[in-house]
Amino acid sequence: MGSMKVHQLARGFVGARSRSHAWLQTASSDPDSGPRKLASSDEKKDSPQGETHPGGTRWNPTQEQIGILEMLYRGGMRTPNGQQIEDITAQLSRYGKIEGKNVFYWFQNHKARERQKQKRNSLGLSHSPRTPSPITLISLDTTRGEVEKDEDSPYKRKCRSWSFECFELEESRSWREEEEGDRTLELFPLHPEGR
Amino acid sequence: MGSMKVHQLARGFVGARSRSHAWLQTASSDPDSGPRKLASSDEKKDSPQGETHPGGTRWNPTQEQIGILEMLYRGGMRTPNGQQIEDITAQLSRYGKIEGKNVFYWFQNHKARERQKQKRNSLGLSHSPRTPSPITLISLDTTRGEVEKDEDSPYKRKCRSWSFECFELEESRSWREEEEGDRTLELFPLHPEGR
DNA sequence: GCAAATTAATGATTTATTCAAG
DNA sequence: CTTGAATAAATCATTAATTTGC
Repeated sequence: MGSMKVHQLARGFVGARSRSHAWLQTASSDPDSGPRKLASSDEKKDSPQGETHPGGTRWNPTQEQIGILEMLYRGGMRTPNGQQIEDITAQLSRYGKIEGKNVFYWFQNHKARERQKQKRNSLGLSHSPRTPSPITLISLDTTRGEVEKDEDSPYKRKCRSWSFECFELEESRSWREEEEGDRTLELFPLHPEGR
Repeated sequence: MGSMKVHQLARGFVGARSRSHAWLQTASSDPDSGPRKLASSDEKKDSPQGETHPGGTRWNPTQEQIGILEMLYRGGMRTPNGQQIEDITAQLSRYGKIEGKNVFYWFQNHKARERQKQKRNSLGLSHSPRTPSPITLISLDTTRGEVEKDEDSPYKRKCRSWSFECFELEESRSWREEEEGDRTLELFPLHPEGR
């Protein structure tokens, strides 16, 4: 009762003049005069399609990759953490270009869509008569029992972080790896510390 | 919508057997990773109690950090991308320990909760709820105007990636963000996050 | 006045929804 | 249509406020 919400903070911390919003220009919210797509055909790069990856828009998994991922999924992997993602990515990259986020997204999407399909099946079985029902259940593991219910895992909230770990090295990394040239980004002009 | 909520705790993350998944074993599949916090020990004795240095469980923002973040939010920043997060983190780290994910989460949460509050307000708006006239009167100059709708941005789906770049920023930022050249720096320090 | 117990905030994680490329 | 990618919503989990009992 009477939670007075003593939350106001003394925001007198910093001067923060007006010249800040420069970095605020995130999205190029320019007047979209139509559904334009990155029209700049300037070949950002030298078309790194030397391997199996396309121009570079979106990850296109190969069969080997998918196979491994599905295997992992069936094995019970649901939400790999950063390290696992890293490892998986490392392995899958042998079959084609891939990034960690692809692995992460794949698991997310696969899980969600499997569940979706399942729900759809159990709900209205009238539509698709030829429902797949393909995924045979691998009865691997007999000693452990409990493979985490491959089917559905509603909630657990285990705090298994996932990828943000990568950010940690931010503090120790010295961005100026190599020629970085002059990035005219210059965010945060608050402290002229010069990075 | 009917979320079914089944609550099941069976888990254990099947130990990917087979030499094939060997690389998958790294995970801290500690049986029942009790986040119990281990009431005792704490051999570290670090206790940087100096300012705002919690043990290391969860980020506890300082007033300065919150202030800056709120200022940014107020400035219109909604979902900073990887680069921005990096910069913000760099600056905020001057006031206390912080990681990129904290910044990311902060924006996510703040946005969501602001919207939540707003919605809640508009719901019980039948009472002429006396305009809030809240605290804080930061006179952040308003010469700007037009800051991308600070209030609410329903949807844009602009694909502004955010943090995954850290994984392998290879061809991210493709969306006409700007050049900055391609630096394929190699991350992956493989550190076993103590936690 | 202080410390345990409760409650309110809010950081962190997962799921649901949606958009867009192929 | 399928599915990778991205965001929003829901929710868990832990810390700070606040209240209560001594």
